[in-house]
Amino acid sequence: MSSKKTRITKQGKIILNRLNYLNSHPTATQLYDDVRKIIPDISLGTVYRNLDKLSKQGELVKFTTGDNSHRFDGNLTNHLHIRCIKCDKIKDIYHANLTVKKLDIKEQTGFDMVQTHIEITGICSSCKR
Amino acid sequence: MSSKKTRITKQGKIILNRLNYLNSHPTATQLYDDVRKIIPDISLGTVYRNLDKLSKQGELVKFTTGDNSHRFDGNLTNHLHIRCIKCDKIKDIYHANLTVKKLDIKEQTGFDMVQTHIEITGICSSCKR
DNA sequence: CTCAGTGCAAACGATTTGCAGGGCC
DNA sequence: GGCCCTGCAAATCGTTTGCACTGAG
Repeated sequence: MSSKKTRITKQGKIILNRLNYLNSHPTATQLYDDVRKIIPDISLGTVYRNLDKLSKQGELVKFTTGDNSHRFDGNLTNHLHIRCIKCDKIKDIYHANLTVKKLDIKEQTGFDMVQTHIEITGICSSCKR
Repeated sequence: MSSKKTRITKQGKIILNRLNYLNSHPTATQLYDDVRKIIPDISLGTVYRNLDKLSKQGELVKFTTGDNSHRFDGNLTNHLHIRCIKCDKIKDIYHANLTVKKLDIKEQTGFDMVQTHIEITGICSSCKR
């Protein structure tokens, strides 16, 4: 099945590199600003198109926060995100012991489970003061 | 601290009523269309303002789905959502055995946890065929 | 040569906001 | 009577898309 013809482009490579380098959870626009330091006349549309493609290829993770913007994450290891409701900063959480059982879900809803996205919200140490 | 003066308005009351009555997870626009059957000349802005206020007061829950639209839920009991990636239908899940420990999180990130929103994605029975 | 990918700009959909008027407390 | 809330419309924000062009295979 599938496997569409796809090219590895200079733009795509750099976008992914910068995302990995930043090691954060930027929005498309933030990443665009960063990438423009390297390719000054790249367009925002290209950034979107590449992010979309790369996430479909599993090279990065695209997710949505409660503040309703898309975020991108080059960190493919299994982890969760906690977002500060004051400043929108996102931190990673590892080893939260957390399991959703596929079978229970199938039984309750008739859905075949694909993926779990968990966003925890909280208040970070700087905003707490 | 706080407790701003706030009025209970006809519009707000009806919006909340309809949301509870619908017992689903509409977007602001969908709810607007529904409420207009009762208050024909209510404005979309008013719907947004009321939803925002009501969610801050804890009368309803506002959340964001992976398809990046805001949804509203009058169901305040503890439950999760599973969304079909084909048709965007959302179903409720109860009793998923799932815990995130506040203390672990505090230790790992310095965040005080406020809320967990979990969205599970999957494929619903109608889209499976 | 072909066709996926690009830059640009316009289009789009969801949400927010400024304003002037209206009506509850 | 004050002021919160409203309807309306314009503005804004993030994202997508149509187009003509470019360049790698």
